[in-house]
Amino acid sequence: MEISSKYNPTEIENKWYQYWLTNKYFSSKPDHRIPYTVVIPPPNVTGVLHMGHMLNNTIQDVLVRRARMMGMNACWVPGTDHASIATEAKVVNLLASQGIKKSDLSREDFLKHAWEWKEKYGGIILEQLKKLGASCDWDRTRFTMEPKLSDAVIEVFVDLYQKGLVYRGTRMVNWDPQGKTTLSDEEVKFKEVKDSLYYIKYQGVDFDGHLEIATARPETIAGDVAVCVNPNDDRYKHLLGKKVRVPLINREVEIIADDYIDIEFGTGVLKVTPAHDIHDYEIGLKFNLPVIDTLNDDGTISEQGVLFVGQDRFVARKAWVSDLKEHDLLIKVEDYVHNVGFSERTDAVVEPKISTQWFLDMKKFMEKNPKVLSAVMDDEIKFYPEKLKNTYKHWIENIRDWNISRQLWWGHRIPAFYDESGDFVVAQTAEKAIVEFAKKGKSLNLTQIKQDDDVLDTWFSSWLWPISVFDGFESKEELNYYYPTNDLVTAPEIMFFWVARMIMAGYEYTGEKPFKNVYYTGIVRDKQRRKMSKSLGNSPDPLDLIAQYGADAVRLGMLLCAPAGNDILFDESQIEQGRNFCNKIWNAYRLYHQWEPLKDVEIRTYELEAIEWFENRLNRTLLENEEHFAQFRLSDALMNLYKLIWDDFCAVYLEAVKPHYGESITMEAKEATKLFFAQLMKAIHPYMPFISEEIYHSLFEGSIESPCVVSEYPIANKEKAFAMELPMQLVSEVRNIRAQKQISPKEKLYAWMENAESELVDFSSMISKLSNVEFQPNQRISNSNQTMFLINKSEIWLELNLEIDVEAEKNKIQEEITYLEGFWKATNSKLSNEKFVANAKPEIVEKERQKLNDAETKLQNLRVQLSNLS
RNA sequence: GGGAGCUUAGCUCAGUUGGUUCAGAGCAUCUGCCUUACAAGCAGAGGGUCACAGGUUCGAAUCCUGUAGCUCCCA
Repeated sequence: MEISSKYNPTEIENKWYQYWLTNKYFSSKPDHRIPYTVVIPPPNVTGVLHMGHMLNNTIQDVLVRRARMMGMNACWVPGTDHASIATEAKVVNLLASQGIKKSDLSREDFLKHAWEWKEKYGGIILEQLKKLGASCDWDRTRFTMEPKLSDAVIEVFVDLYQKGLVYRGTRMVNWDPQGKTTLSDEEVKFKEVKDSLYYIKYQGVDFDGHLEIATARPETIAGDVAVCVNPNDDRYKHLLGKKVRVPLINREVEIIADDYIDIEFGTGVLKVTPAHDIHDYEIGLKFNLPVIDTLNDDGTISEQGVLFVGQDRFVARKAWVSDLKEHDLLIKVEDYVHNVGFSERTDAVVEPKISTQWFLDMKKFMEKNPKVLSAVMDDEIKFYPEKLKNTYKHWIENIRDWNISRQLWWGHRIPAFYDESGDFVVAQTAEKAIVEFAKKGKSLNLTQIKQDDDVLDTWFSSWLWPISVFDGFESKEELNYYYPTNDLVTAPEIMFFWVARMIMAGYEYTGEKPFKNVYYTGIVRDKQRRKMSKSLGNSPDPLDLIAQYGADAVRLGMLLCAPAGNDILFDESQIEQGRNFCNKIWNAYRLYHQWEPLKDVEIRTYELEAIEWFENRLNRTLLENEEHFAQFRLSDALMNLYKLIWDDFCAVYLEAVKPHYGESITMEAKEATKLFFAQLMKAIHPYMPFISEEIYHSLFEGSIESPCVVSEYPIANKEKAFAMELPMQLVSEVRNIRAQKQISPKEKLYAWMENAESELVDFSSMISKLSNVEFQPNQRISNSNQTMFLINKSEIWLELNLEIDVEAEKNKIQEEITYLEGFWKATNSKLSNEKFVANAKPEIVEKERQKLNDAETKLQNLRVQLSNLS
């Protein structure tokens, strides 16, 4: 049957993915084998597949598929997280488009809508991962808000509360006015913003004149309760204790002094607004100042803000400025660049706000679990790349309490129950809460208590993921087998949100690390180094790419250049390279397939040599790759296989065993080729699962014991892993001479080897086949149209059917002699240096001696040739 | 403002404890080829003062110090 000269991935991919699923090759159950476990970083249910997911999941799939082929019980657990704030925003928007306001709905009704939304859209991303070829055990798909996982979250909250690690407290927190919720410190992203710095007059009350104050946020003036200077600032010492009038508001406030104030900044005077700035808040606490909150939860000015009530904070800012100007209280405006916090989910400018929230006491937690830091520092949990250990250490050592409550409905509702007086207990259920109240001497019924309205931070459920996906809070059965997991693949930006916290939960709840290795991927960027994002519109749709080039091509394109921790600069040309590689493999198969082998004909010398040669190349690559894989150098391993297949297998081996025109390959050689091809497909399978499975099956025409996906990964035979570089060096040199002298590859040339090394002699038939050169067994008869070159120490004489330019030959040889003389001199001076011989390692000195000897041999030969030519 | 890291070919990157497998790979470029699997291909070639300046050493891309530029994290 005729096979197309172009590889068509679509049909093949669907066929094999279905085949793998049907035969349950991805499913895992505990058994006698060594487990190899990976938990997926749960994508957010609102997400659709983007390039970052592609990279991340391709890497995981490579690791998992290889482990499976290495005979381990590979278990890759998929799932999604509920993404409180993002999902709630989506649902609110969807309802708004239907004319429904969240505030008109009860909590229960809203959640009903949210679950509907989740059922409809929440699984999309997992379906997309299948297109990529992800070999997850889909029967194990989990969701952070499903009942069992929710129970675990509540359990943990109650437990940590009872241990005194979770507490309720009033603090300055990050407020997202768009999401209308607090955020943890990690959810605030600082960005440099060009703003204005306004210099404003605060009139003296009990002194003449005024103070000049610089602020970027005039809309908060209504919350001013003092002005503050540095106690060492001579400009203002005489004014301490006196009063100024807050502009437009006319509140009288005192001038106080504190070391915190930077004399250099602005005018050296700070307006103190405890409700809206963390530092001001601390000064407020110190001086016992009142707190005037001038903002509503949605970022508009509150009643206490007096002016522009109900206006958005940024509108109010402009209004304040123009009013100040009108009253001649604005002195000047300067350009001002500073860092402003934005909500990681909604991108709204975050407001510092005083609020009562639930916190996890991190200092106490770390004292209880010192392994969280030491395990990483001591490489018990290994980070790839290692340099990220520093970042981790820095964060842990400066850790602050974790704000775990969110003013949202979609999520795990905080299991705290309040009575009418505001007194509260923490318990798994309302019924248990009644019991808790009873212990406090309060006899209440269910209608007299009310559960906390807030939910928990999504990461407060994700941090349990490696334990909870195995139902580890319920039974140890699967946990004992699969945990700790092997490798975690994630982005460095998730290190604090998730990686660190999983390590915390791991030690607190299992006394064990959650994983052995953490592989940090980079960020996928475009050629201009911009992060690929939907808003920039610079990201191709991964599914379109798969449709156009095939999943294998996309996977290869992503991984060809993606060292751990490095950003990858994505370019469609890389995917093209992947597609071309698929096509190369495809055509290699076509060639193999069309060979009609000769039975009962003894294998030819050039075939035998080619087989011997490739066997060594194959084993050498496999050997090198074992090291690459051990170090998570997936790109290097891939490049090695790429070159092995393209250069060694296709360009050399197949050309070498390919029969001469009109002849046929021998049965034995075709059989050897089949086995090589199968080995190659197995070796590349983790990277390119589809095409490898297709060809693997075709090679054996359905008569195979197991499909590629669960076949044995090839192991290097160390005895047959020589570099074997000399034969091809010789071939290249001949081709080069042909190119230079414009001699057609079809013209047969005659050659002699003198002082030849065995690596050339042993492969002379193969060399002969590839270079169309016939080696003469007899002694060389010197004549004028011969040219000589060296391959390592061996002399190769090539007879050409054209007059040799003797002068040019002499020059060529002279050039080489000059180079070698320089080399000899350098090496010799090294060896005659007593300090070198004394200090360098013996094997290094020996190596140098060897080099010197080799150079001498070569020089001797060349000098003889030169004199022969003269 | 505090901390960490990076700088090697036109581009993206390797370069393990200092020592000719130390100056490499892929892509791109250039030259010649529609050679009976593949032009999504074949055969060749060119290209780097290893950011800069010092130092340590018999020997430095590799270790140390400083300078410049870039990146990330934290406040």
